[in-house]
Amino acid sequence: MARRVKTPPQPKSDLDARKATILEAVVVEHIDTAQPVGSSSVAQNADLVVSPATVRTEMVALEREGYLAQPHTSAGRVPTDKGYRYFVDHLEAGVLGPAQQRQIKEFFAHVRGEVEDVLEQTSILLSHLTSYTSVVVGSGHSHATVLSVQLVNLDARHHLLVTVFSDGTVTKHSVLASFEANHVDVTEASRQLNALLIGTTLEAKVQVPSRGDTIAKLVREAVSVLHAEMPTMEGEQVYIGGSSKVADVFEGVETVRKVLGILEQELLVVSLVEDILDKGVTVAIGSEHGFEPLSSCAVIVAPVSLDGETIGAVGLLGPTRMKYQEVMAAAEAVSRHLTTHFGGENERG
Amino acid sequence: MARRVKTPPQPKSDLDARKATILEAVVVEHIDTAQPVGSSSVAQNADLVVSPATVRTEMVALEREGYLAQPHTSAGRVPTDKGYRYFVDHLEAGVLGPAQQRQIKEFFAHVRGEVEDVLEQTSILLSHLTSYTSVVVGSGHSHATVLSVQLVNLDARHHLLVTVFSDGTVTKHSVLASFEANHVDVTEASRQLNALLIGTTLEAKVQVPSRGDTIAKLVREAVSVLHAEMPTMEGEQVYIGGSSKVADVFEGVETVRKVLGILEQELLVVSLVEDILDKGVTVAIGSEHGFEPLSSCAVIVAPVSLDGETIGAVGLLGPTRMKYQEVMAAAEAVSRHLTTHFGGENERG
DNA sequence: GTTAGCACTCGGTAAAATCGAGTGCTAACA
DNA sequence: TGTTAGCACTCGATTTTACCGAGTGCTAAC
Repeated sequence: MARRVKTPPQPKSDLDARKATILEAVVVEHIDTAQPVGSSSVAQNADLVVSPATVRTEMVALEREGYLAQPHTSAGRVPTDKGYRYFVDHLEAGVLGPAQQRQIKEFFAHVRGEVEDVLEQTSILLSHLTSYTSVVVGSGHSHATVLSVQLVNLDARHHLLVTVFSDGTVTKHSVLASFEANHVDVTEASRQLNALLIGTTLEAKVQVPSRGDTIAKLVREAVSVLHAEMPTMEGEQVYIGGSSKVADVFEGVETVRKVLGILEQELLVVSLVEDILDKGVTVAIGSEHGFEPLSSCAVIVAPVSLDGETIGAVGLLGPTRMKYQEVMAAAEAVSRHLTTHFGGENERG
Repeated sequence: MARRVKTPPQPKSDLDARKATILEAVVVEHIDTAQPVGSSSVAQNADLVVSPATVRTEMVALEREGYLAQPHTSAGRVPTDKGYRYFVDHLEAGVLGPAQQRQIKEFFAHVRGEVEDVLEQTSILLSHLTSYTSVVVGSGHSHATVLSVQLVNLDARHHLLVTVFSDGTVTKHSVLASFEANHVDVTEASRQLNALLIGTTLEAKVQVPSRGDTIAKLVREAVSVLHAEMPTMEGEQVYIGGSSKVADVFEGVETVRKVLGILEQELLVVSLVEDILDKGVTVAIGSEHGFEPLSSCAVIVAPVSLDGETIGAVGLLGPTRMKYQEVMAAAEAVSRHLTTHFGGENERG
């Protein structure tokens, strides 16, 4: 029974040393074996010099306090979400294996291509590193300013509006005009659009010409297309790596199906990751993220930042009995490398 | 029953009417139930007025000829790949259910956005329509000509090369220069690049300026980046819809894992689809596509064309016992709608 | 507070029994 | 000659039973 006289802030999540050791042993073994853990195997733990009987007594207490659960009488104990939470909160930072470190170094030394490509490949790297499904999220560019706009005409009425933003993203939008316009008009409209939009963010309202000529109409059309697409164009990018790992790592076809179904809805995944990030947490276990369909999952996230601002995140999705230490270390390392990779880009060269 | 008197090329895959009926009945029932099919249930088939004993005799023959197989003695028969092949070859075109037709109409009436978005959404549509995993492939733009090139400078040494092609695709490439360039240089380089590249295809060699000034260097750098990226930039797009269906539709975690793993390798999927397409086939059953890991799958493809040229394809992936008629009808309908959707775009407006 | 001892529980596994769908064969039949 | 009813037989799937043993909770002694 834990004393908690002097720690009113923490509700009660304080366990005495022995309970903590036992809980940890149960978690570790269960993560390893996926089986309920019995008192005797815990008692064999080196850090513990008590008999199984004592362990049992403690386990009863841990169960009463909600850290452990018993699938059925006469089975060993299994950690609850709360048990995992305690475990994770008291986990000292893990250190990556040399092989993995090398793999990461290697990757970032050789990776090349546009941001999008790097993020996509990173998601694959992460899933290889950890054997779990990874999620890499690149934030939208709502704060980015327009560097260049260009209207390219495909034919008399079809034009393509290509916009380059300060964060290096490029968007394209079809502009379908109800009137014909020739190359000269389009070029001029392009020029005016540049004058109008360069340096602005997408949120900014701009003063469009109200004239009735072809060029002004083109400009208005283009601006409206750009603004109309704005909400959807927050441009969140999601890259999911190793979805096949879902089948390895979860048991039960039903669970696999459910998780895959969720991963398909990328918007959902983004908001999940961002929710967790917003809470300032790095691990969400079971029902902690409040997303019922994934209540048998744990999600580990690490932010990727640039100039102190969060520009994305990497995440890993696994069962609640996932290898937290390893995976957290990997997520942390990769997010750090990503941060310096993008941060360094502006300095180098 | 199809008569095909005038087609000697077919080696022997000719079955008399009764065998064909029996084979068909077996296939239909096995697709429906996933169970081996016995002689008695076949004999109940309306088109057949024979006893189970007769059916059995015929089944023995069909097995000897390779159309059916027996999982074990005293079990019913299961179609082989060859059996499915016969079935598919003699399948009259199916007609889509009204609900599905409406769904497709609805979709194409309201879908909007760039080609990429349409293709992605189409892949989702297809997987909803069919309950199988769908693959939508958009071909590369190797024949497309350059409509516009623009070099945008991010900072002194970082530039972004944005290229617009005649097929409406837009690419971006980072250009990292070893020297500094100001805005004016970049603008001028951009102008020269346009002069140089507009109207050319990526395959075409262009005459780059050999001068040593900043602008010429920028131009050379940009052109080389563009050409260097060419091979990878064939720009095949792949959209996979409903990967979660894999878990529904295949039995056995191992199979699910394998198929998911393959779907992750998008290049593989593209080449698979294109291989099948090249053979001029619309259905590849089991080992027919020669891709061993998917030997328990059937793939249905339908080309999407524009101006008589194939610009992409839609595909559906399922177990060999998939609902061929329905799915082929859906694939065909969607590919047709896609074709007119893109084809019509140039006219409308 | 700890622990040895012990009766008890109950899921998992294996062996045994059973079931029945489906077969192949044969002999009779049209 | 092709078809069919009859029948013995096969063999996977399902159910039943038995059993084992890991693990528990409790109690009494240390």
